[in-house]
Amino acid sequence: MLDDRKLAVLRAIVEDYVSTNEPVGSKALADRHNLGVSPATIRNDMAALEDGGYIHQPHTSAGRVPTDKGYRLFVDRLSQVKPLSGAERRAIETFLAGTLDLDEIVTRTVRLLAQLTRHVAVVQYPSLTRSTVRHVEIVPLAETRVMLVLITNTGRVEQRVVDLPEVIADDRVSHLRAVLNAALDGCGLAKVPETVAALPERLSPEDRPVAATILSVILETLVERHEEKIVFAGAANLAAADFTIGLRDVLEALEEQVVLMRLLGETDDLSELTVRIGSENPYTGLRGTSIVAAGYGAGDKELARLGVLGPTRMDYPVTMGAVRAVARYVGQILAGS
Amino acid sequence: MLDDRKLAVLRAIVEDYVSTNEPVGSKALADRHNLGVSPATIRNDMAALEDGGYIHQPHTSAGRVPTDKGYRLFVDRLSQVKPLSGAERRAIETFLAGTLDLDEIVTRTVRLLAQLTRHVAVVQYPSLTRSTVRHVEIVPLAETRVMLVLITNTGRVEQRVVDLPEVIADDRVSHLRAVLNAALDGCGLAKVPETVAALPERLSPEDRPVAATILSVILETLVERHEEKIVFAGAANLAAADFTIGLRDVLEALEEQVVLMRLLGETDDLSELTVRIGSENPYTGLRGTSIVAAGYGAGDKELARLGVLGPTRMDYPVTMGAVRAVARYVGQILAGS
DNA sequence: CCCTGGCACTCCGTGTTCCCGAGTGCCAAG
DNA sequence: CTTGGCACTCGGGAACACGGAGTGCCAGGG
Repeated sequence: MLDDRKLAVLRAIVEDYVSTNEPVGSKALADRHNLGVSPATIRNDMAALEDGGYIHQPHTSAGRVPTDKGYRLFVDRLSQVKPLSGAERRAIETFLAGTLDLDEIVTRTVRLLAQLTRHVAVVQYPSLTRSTVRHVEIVPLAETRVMLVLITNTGRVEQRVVDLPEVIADDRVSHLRAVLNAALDGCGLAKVPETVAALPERLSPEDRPVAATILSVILETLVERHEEKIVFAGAANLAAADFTIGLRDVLEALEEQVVLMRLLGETDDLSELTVRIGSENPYTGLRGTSIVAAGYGAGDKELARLGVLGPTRMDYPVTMGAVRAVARYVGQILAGS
Repeated sequence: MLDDRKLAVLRAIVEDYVSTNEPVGSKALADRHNLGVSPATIRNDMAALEDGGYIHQPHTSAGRVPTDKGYRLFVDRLSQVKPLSGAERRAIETFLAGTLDLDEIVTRTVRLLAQLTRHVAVVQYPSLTRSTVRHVEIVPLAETRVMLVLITNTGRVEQRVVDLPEVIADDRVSHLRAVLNAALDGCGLAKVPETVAALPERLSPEDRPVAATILSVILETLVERHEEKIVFAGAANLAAADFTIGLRDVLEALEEQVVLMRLLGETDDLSELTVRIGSENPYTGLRGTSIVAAGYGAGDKELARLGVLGPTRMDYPVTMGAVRAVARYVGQILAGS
């Protein structure tokens, strides 16, 4: 049903529409791409593509516009991820150079990605659940109050203020700190609950009430509260895209951490890059937008995800190339630090 | 030149225009506000106000719209800050209740403010330079690498990875940590440089190279690098306001930390609330927007600033009330924790 | 001296009409 | 199966008219 020429026509339609943002007609296609056939033939092919649901005409006498299904076919079979130019590569390297703490890496990455793709960039902080505990610190703030600082091997630092049930002396704090570190140092976050459960036995009875409070906070912080942080940048790029309708919805979605999480997080296949096009996206208000996402991590394990969100009408090959490249570079940075 | 009735007319114009978003004419004014005079009289007053530059008509035969100068007069002399309703007060309290760490306080505050005012809310993290050092922690990561964690009395935590010039043993790390804490605990950030400068003398010569590296990072982190963090929320509210033109510029400005800093930071008078209206604002692209900002802090010293950014055509009394209230509540929270 | 009603005038915005052009679908011929 | 031709459709822009809101000004009255 869809022979090679029809696919070529679809590819041409997508490419032209992406670059001109106007419905593309048969004559323009015949002129700009050398398909070797006349406009009339292209019209027949277009009719077939429209029957298949790959393209759509806004009005009877207008050109054709790709549908979500058309973009999907284009992404899956008609395009190749476009590698970055040398200049862009260098830009990434200089942008992410130097020993940086995690906050800075994430902040710079999200800006870089926004600048590179001219879309809204979204970066998820490396997931806690896949990292290990590097250090636990307890800092007395007042007689019955301490600050708990948890440091992971990915450089992430979590701090919590804890109110204690009773007064605690400094030397007992030191002791507790030593015990905690001995038990938890290098412990994978997945194993924290069982490790923590076994701890009270090693402590003297008088320390247990305080320890119980602190331990429960540790558990809550590291395990239950792995609502992971997400940042975005480049919202101004939305205004440039002719988003007149629905912009409000998009901005709202961007400020909903939960929505963003799920957008990036729901990997639906095993490949490196996830592309979700228009209505494939489960959230109303994000119809009309596409998401290109990739996992990134130090070494081979995926720690978190990053990606961009832009109009359905985006340059997929270029965008996918940029997302993939940034994900790889960030992975290298994380592995190296 | 501007008698009481003319001022009343200006107030009425501002109020009507804010609520209707349409140029307001003499007849509508006479109908909706009981000024006790006829439309013709109001027309005369309007002519005077226009001569003074307080109002402006978009076209001949259109109603009048307040100018920036008009809003300024309104804010300074014709309006009173409107206190929050009981419901709103309770909303703030529940929203900010509980012992929270600084990140959470700031995140919740910015969302609260955005929701309350229906504008874009901007909150600056409490300034480092006005707080004191609570604790310094050094965590060995590798033979020549440590993580430095600095905790201030406002609950802020800064972490940096430091590469050392030579291998350092754990007991020397402990010693250094003890010395640092003894010297810096409770030290105001303003005094950190001199305190740090005096430190090397107290250390054994073999420790000095490592100490010098660490100290320079402390200095850099705490003092030189007080590019303070700013967060915003509620960008979706921009789309609701009929911002068609310039929205892109506004979004861009919002992502520029530096611009935001200066917007909030440049206090131009001693009063609690700073209002900057339209062109009073030094940044192109933010013409057409007004900023209402306030300082907040624990106790009486101002630690940082927060505020909202919205269309020039905003309800100043209500917005100012909300900003002031939130600033006060956050201050209380910070003082209490 | 200030307020008021009346009046002529000015435009904005809206609705209508009209036309042009791009693009299509179909058909018959190569 | 491809191609040129042809009639048809429709969206969008230009031209136009018009109603209404609002103004400025002026003369009369308290």
